Amino acid sequence: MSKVSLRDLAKALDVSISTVSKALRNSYEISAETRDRVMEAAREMGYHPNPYAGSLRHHKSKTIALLVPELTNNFFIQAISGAESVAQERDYHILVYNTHEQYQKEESIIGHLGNGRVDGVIMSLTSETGRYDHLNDLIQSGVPIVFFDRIAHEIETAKVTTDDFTSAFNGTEHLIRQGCRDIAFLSLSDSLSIDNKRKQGYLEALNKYDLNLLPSRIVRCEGDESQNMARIKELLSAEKRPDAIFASVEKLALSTYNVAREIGIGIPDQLKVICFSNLRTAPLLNPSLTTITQPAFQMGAQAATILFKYLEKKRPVIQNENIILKSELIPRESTRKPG
Amino acid sequence: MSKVSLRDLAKALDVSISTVSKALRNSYEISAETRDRVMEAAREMGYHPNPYAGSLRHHKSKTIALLVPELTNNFFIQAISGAESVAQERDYHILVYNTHEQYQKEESIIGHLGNGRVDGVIMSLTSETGRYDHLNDLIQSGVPIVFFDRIAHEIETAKVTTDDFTSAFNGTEHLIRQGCRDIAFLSLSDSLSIDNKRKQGYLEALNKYDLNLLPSRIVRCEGDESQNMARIKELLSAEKRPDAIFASVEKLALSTYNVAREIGIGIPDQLKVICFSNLRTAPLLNPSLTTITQPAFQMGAQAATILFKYLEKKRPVIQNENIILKSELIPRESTRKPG
DNA sequence: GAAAACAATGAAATCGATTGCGTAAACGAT
DNA sequence: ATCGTTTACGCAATCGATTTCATTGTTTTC
Repeated sequence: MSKVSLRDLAKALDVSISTVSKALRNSYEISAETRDRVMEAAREMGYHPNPYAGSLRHHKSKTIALLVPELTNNFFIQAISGAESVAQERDYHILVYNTHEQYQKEESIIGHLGNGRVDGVIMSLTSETGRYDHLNDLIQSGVPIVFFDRIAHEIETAKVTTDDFTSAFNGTEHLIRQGCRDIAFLSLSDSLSIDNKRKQGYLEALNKYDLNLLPSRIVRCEGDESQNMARIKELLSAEKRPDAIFASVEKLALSTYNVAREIGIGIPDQLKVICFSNLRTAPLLNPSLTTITQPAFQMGAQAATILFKYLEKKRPVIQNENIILKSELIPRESTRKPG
Repeated sequence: MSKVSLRDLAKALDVSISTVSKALRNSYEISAETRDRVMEAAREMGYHPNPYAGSLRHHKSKTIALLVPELTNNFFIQAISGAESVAQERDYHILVYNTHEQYQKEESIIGHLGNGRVDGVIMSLTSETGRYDHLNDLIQSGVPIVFFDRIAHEIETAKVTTDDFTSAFNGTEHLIRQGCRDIAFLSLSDSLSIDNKRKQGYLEALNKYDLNLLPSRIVRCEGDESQNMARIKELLSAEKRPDAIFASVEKLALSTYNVAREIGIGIPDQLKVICFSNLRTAPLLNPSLTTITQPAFQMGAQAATILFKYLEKKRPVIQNENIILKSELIPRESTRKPG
């Protein structure tokens, strides 16, 4: 039962290797009788083709890579899950890589993907990624990339995102309608497309309602959890603290919850909180958390579908294309109006 | 910049392919001068070796597979994360597969992993898996498997688990000390090793405190979310309902929260809840959830470490070995004693 | 100065599967 | 009977990298 090759089958059946190969692929060149004999023997001896021999010859690996900046994150997991389910349908294999929000890791991993290891890549950038040479090189070498969520505008390819500007605008407007006048924005990184769009949406909403912005209200939280909590604590401990927080990502909202609990600030009465999040437990939190929820599973599935569409072609060069899915604002207790 | 092979380098430098290959691998056979010229050209032309050519020759893929029954699950994600980080250190690649709790998928995926695609496998069984022929075949064909969490006792290999019996015993004892006398157990599957151990621990604790058990108190929840919620609802709507629920997995505790909220049962006053869980938001739930938390990241990392240890050998046959890590019981509001 | 040793390189087999082409045997047509 | 065609198969090249074994040319040794 260990490593049966075409050669072994050929020897056992006393035919040539090519006959075996053709028989297994149902070639018209082979007689029905021989074909059946081969098939039968293959089953009996437990033959499975060596995938890499075929890859070498056809320059196809039936494998794609998925690069995400974080693994322990509901959004990315759901996206991976979406991509994986599409891949499984098509008998593709998925290599998963965690770039840990580090540009250097992203670059190194991308370097490993050239020369045939994968047929294509689906990825979300790290928060550090500001240059795209590594990605352009990969594309030049014939490996197409589809971006989702954290995209590189500068690269011509397909990108799957959500309506971040509008969602952030709506989220901010929601806070304003709930009575907030001093809304802080917790940002992840200045170089991320989505972060900037969300920030723009936030600013636009403030502008619409003539709320002027203190510069200190935009807080960059790009460190580890304890550093971010320290920043949030500083923000919330100030003499004049904001009456609401818009967290651009889920983990910052959770840090906010922790800080608020620690220093005794009541949500939603003293502070309202909203964030982009795919947390299943958002409705069960204390208080339940108002979220803008992205269709993460669909984003991953959509990205994979587009990639596979192009992979069927001989030389896959992906057209520039922006697929924009809608996020959903789900109001809950954390932004409830008093009284 | 597209697909540079050894042959291209050789042509460009007017030397043989073997010289280039040896130069790149720093062979003593090649003069320093030639080596440098080759290295330089390789860098300039952007040469990356084709991974599959080497795999074919050496019967090593530097790739392992990770099979989990669910992806959108904090425990498995943390385990994947742990394995991924160990793999990244060693320049291994990880293929991730979701078996969707389906035996048939598990079998089919395992079938794809023979004949060289991966050097080894790390996996947790589906709740349906009751026979192990597919796994034994894979091991026979020379691909070692390391199990974590949901293991197959019948297979001789390394298994990374937690002290499920003791943890469940302690969890149940905790509920009893908090005043509970009628504790229901939500089980996932009868064929899962961990589920049975947890059930045994639960029963042992009941036994120790001379609490007799109604058969209806062990509830199998192996369906989808709505089916499980229906079962839990039935359990909690009965005339004489239990005063505590021990959920063997996280999702069943969340379903319990939802049902309790829906039919107006107060936690912890009317019903106490404890479960095995790796939910980051457990402390932030309403009420905060008492959990038995498994060291998921370490389990994945440990499984990967063991696998790699054996992969370094020529013919890796993994010794039978049980690594048992400790889970942590974290008491929170959901099991608080009244008053 | 001839034999031996060595340094640097190339030719070719190999891993496993695919496939274009060649060919023997069988069959059909005239 | 002869030629053409079809059927069924095998040979050998190929994918890209590695590696064993020559094969040069050069240097050392006595």
